[in-house]
Amino acid sequence: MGISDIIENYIKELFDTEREIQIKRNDLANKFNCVPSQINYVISTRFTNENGFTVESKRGGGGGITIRRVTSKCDYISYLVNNIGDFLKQNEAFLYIKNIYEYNLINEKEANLMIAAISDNTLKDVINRDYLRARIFKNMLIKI
Amino acid sequence: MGISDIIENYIKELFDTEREIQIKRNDLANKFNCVPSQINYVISTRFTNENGFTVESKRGGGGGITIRRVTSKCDYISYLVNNIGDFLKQNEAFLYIKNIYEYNLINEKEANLMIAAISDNTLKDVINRDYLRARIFKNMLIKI
DNA sequence: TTGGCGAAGGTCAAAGATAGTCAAAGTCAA
DNA sequence: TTGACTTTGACTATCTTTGACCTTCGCCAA
Repeated sequence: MGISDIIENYIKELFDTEREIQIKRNDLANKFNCVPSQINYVISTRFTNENGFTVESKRGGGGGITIRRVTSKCDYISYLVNNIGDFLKQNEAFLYIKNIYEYNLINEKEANLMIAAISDNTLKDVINRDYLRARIFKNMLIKI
Repeated sequence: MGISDIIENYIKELFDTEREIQIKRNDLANKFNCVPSQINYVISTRFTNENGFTVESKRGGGGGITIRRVTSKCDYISYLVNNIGDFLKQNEAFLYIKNIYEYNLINEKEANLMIAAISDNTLKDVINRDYLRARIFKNMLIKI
């Protein structure tokens, strides 16, 4: 097993507990005592779209590499529509919105619109707030 | 996440409740323990016109930096936010959405999201439906 | 009026921090 | 021996942080 496989396994293990992970190219290279571009190699051969991953990176200070595991995107929406029950708490909803934003199913503005529509703040004083939130949210999801 | 991102988030939070905010360059630099020009950097990379902001500043005593979330020159959105009362009927709302869509302030998907969020169908059985619709709608408008 | 001063904010380039590319060299199994 | 896969490193690109120096504004004293 070469170093690429070892690094691959290491990264895959990070996914045991997370759906999205962040790495620093140089830190990893350091940890495995290899050149930084080895990390690029591992990513570009093992964490491809076909394998169900998306990769984003940013250079410069505070930069890094983000790898996300994606299942089927559209499936996620259907899954949500079908599995969100009659009641939905704000935190849960925000998490879902974050997810579909990260899956690139909506952009930032759309995410903000959704948040605005269903936030506790907007729905304050409403009787059955979580009930209404579930309904608004699901109706919006259908339109994505 | 670098200091620029942190500052960006901080400023963005100020927009949670406002469409226009004011900052003092030195105060911010102080708060985040960075050089003042860092603030210029954040503003010029994150609060650009392309991202939907306009920036104005004034030097000298009593000066400061004003950032506005902007959509188009005509401030139809602000007008709506300020002039929609406490109650809003579906037909009225749909008309406004149609308008802001035609003004190119939102795209079709966004329009559909908004419609989904506030339609009679979504809000059926809700007590004070028009009241709630006004609130949801205004909260969404702020985010455009 | 006018000149000086302090309080803002602006500019720019250098240094620092990450990541990306590509091609040469190495490895290994068939 | 050959071809696919891997390892390396020199060079490049991009983003961030920092600091020295510059401009503008309001105000006040002469």
